[in-house]
Amino acid sequence: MENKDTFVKKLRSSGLRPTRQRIEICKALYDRKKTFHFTISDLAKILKSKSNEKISLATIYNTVSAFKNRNYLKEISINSNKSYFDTNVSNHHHFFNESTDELIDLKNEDVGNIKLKKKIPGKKIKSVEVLIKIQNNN
Amino acid sequence: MENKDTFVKKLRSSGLRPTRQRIEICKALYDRKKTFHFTISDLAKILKSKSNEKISLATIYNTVSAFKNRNYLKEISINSNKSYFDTNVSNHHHFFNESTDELIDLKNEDVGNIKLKKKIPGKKIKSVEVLIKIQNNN
DNA sequence: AACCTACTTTATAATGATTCTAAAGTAGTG
DNA sequence: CACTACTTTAGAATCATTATAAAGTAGGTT
Ligand SMILES: [Mn+2]
Ligand SMILES: [Mn+2]
Ligand SMILES: [Zn+2]
Ligand SMILES: [Zn+2]
Repeated sequence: MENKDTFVKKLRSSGLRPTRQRIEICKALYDRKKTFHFTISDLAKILKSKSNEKISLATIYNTVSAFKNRNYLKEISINSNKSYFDTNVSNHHHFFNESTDELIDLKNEDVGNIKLKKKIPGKKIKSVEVLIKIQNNN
Repeated sequence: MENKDTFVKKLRSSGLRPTRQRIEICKALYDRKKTFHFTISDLAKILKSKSNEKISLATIYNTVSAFKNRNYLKEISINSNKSYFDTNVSNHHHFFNESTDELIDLKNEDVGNIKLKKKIPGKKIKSVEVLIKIQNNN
């Protein structure tokens, strides 16, 4: 159970005022044991049910975007319908269960080290990530 | 230079009538030496400039979707803005140049074999693909 | 060739996610 | 308390994509 103060400090330290709305969103996102993968509409539903305050959709978008810019969230592209976000901002790999639209973190050890054998002159590598699509056995 | 007849056969063999529009789209997509990565708007521009016939945007969407269903095209998710399609339908890995929004195929040999060390009971693996994001050196 | 019918194309409207606008509200400072 | 920059919000706007439904066409049949 993270303390509200933790979130207030985190927000202040990155130049974001700790508003009611942002703190509610922090609780929804970071007061968890496991990392959390979500879409905007997932988050909106959670906030509606778990929180007393009404938070507008615009604020949810604004806040998620601010958190992404500050590297508190990472965006994951799985398909073109909607955007997934991830509270695990480290470089890591994923399963995506196409039967349930669920994203699951893989530990880096679960995927052997990836040895890239190709040079790309004039370019720098920003990330190397593996996406493993899975389906339920029928 | 692929022959129009090739496309007619390809279309017929998958239950698609070889219409003017579909043949034009085949030419734009498959009459190439290298595999081709594109968005719908890329393709629409190409068809407008290279082809005499006017093809409606609805038909472009319909045809790309039909080709994807028949495994003549593969969809690649890079970011949530727009969908990329790929004439290379095999399982393969990509560079994505964030400076130019360009997708580049990697040969499977360029990325070592990926050894997945995790079991997922009740699930089957559909694909394992690596996405390497790169940027131009500033 | 004329005919039939299922498949296609197309213009246009609808949808849905995301972003923008501009007005009202609030946090932090003095 | 007063001030101002930052924030929230409802609602409009945008943009990619999908749906609708009417007109056109391919490919078979008489
Ligand atoms: Mn799609
Ligand atoms: Mn986005
Ligand atoms: Zn993750
Ligand atoms: Zn490719």
